[in-house]
Amino acid sequence: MTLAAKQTPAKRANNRNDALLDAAAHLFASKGYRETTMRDIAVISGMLPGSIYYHYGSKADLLLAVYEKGVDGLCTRFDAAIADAKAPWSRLEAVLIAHFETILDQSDYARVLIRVLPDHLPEITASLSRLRDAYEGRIAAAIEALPLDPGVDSKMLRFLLLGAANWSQTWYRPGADSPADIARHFLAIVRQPVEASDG
Amino acid sequence: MTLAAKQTPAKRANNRNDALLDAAAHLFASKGYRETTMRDIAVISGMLPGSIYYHYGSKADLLLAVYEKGVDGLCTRFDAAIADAKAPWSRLEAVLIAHFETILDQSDYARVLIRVLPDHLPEITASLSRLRDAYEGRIAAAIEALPLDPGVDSKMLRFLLLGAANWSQTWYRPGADSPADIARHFLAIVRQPVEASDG
DNA sequence: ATTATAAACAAACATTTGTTTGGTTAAGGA
DNA sequence: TCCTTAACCAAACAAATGTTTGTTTATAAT
Repeated sequence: MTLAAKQTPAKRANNRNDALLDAAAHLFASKGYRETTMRDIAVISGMLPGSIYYHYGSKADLLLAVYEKGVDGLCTRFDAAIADAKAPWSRLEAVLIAHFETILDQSDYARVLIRVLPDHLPEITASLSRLRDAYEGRIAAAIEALPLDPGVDSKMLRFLLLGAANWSQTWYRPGADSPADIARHFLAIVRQPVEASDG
Repeated sequence: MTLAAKQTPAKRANNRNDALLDAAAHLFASKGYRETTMRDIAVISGMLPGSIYYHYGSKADLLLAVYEKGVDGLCTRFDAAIADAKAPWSRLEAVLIAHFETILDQSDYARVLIRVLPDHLPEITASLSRLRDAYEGRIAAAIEALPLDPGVDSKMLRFLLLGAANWSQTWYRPGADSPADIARHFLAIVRQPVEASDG
C-alpha cells in the first residue's frame, strides 16, 4: 500500500466563501456587528442564512475570520511601507499613510478593525485583541524608533496619532482631502510648532 | 371663574425617572446602545420593562434624553472653562481638560456621546447630530480663536485633538495618568516640536 | 457511469427583543 | 375623607434573531 498523499479538500468552483467573507466585512464595517444580521449577510452573498453555518460555526467565528483577514492586509501594507522607507520619520509617515488609506478608502476588512472593538464582544475579546496586536505593534515600533524630545512620551504620541487616525473614520468623506493628505497634515502638526511665530 | 393657574404636573416623591435615566446612561455608555436591553435598564432602575414606557415612548427616545442631558453637562463645563481662562491657548487647555475629565471619569451621560454615534441610529441621526453640534461648536470656536501658523488648517487641528480625545475612551484606564495630564500632554505635543533638537 | 462529498437549500426552532394592554397602588389636592 | 392620577405592575404579543436539522444538488475523483 502506498502512503496516501494528503488530499487537498478539493475546493469547488462555485464556492461562495469569498463572497461570504466580503459581504460580512462590508456589513460589519458599515453597519456594525450587532446591527448586521446573518440574513443580511446571506442575501448579499447570494445564500440562505443557514448555509453560512457550513463555512463558519457562528456569527462570532465569522467576525474572527474577517478580523484575521483585515489584520493580514494591514500587516502586509505596513511591511511594504517599512521596507521602502529607512529613515525613522519617513518610515512613520509611510506607515501612517498606509493606515489612513486602508481604513478610509480601501479595505472593508480593515475598517472592521476600527469599527468593532474587542471589548464589544465579551466572549471573544481575547482572540480579537491578540489579532490586533499584530498590526498595532508595527505602528508602536515605528513610533518608538523616532528621535524624540525627552519631554515627549512615545506612548502618548502613539495614542494621539493612532486615536486621531481611527476616529477619522467617523468624519471622513471621500473627496476633498485624500487620506494621504490627512496623514501628512497630522504628522506635520506634531513635528512643527503650530503656533504662529509672531503676534 | 378665576383663571386657573397652570398647575405643575405634581411630581411625586417616589418618582424613579432619575434613576431610570442614570441606569440607561450607564448601560449605554459601558455596553453600547444595541447591546443594552430595556430589561437591563429596568432591572438596574428597580422597575419592570413595561414601566419605562410611562416615561419614554421608545428606546430611541430614552437615548435622546440621555444625549440631551450629556450635552447639557458638557456645555455647562465648557462655558465655565471658557469664562475662567481668557488667553486663547489656556482657554483651549481648559476646554480640553474639561472634555477629557468628563468623558473619561465623570459622566456616563457624556460617555454616551462618544460611544454611540448619530449614524448608528439611522432613524434619529438628525436629532442626535443637532444635539452634538452644541458642544462640538464650543470646541471648534476655541480652536479657531488660536493664533496658528498659516500652514496649519484649524479644522485638521480640531480633528486631530478631538479624535484623539474621543478615542481615548477605548484605551484609558483609571490610575497612572489623570485625564488632565493626558490633555496637557497632547496639547504640548501639538504646540512644541516633538523631534529631539540634537542628533 | 458511479460514487463520495462539498456546498448549498428548505424549513423550522428557541430565544431575545422592543413594545402594548389592562389592571393596581398610593400620594397629593379638594 | 374622597377622588384623581402619577407611577408603577403583571402578563402577554409580535417580530427579529442566531442557530439547527434533514434534505438536495452538482462537481470532482475513481
